[in-house]
Amino acid sequence: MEKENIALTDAEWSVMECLWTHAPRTGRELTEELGKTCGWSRSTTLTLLSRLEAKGAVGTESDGRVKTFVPRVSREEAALRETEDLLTRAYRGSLSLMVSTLTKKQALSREELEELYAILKKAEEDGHA
Amino acid sequence: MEKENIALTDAEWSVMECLWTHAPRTGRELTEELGKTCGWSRSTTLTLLSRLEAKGAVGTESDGRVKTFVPRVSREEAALRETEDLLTRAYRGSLSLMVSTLTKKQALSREELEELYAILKKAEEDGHA
DNA sequence: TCCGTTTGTCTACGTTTGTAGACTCACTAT
DNA sequence: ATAGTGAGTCTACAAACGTAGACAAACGGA
Repeated sequence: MEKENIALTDAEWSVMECLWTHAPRTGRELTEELGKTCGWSRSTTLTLLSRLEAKGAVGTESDGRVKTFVPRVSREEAALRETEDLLTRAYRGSLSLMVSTLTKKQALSREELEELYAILKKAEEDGHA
Repeated sequence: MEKENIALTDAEWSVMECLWTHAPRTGRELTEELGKTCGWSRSTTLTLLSRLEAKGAVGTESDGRVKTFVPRVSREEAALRETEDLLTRAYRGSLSLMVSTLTKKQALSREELEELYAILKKAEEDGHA
């Protein structure tokens, strides 16, 4: 029953991206947009949508003879899923290790830094409040 | 020439993991260990090693008739590669968005927090020194 | 010298992923 | 009715992946 562990492939991310930015969309609109942005043929987009429906990542409703698609998993859920995956696989679950690896390679902008500090402060409060 | 964009698959990560923890290893040792930890047959491990060699992720040396394998990419490189990928795909490149998504779901331990603060401080210094 | 063992290479096969053509049914304007 | 169009479904197919058996050359004892 649970649609937990829904992993998305690269191509599927593109489709979801599209759905996340603008909620219920018809196949028509989706194929059009993805045709432009990804250069896909109509079939490609529709196939991906089917697969996503099968996985439970998107839901459909049929108004008359036209199907509309809605995301069933939020971007956050999907992102979190993959992130935890990566964290486990590549950093033995250590977030700080991940962050330090990133900062070692590219400097953070002042903005990012500010944001990160804010996030940590918040996490701290929520954590032991 | 460049062996830049070397993406690793799940199974390949397991092999690299093995190689990263202990440098030059013979196929023998690797198949043994991975047989235990992953339940793979000899062939599976060897096949993966070949593929990794083809990709340039591991190098080999033949002492006599026994091959020894060494990693050609560091864990950091591999991890960074995937992390940037994920960051782009799932968080539009925003590290802070990623961290906040994570902290929203699971509280960080005091330790992690300390470490993260330290990392940020360091990044700050390095950044505009 | 003959055999079992070790080590390396090839081939294989089912599944997943990316990508897309073909077919069909319904609807509409002539 | 009739042909063209829009929409949905099916089938296809190559490349990537996970997994592994088969085969051959070399090695070490009996």
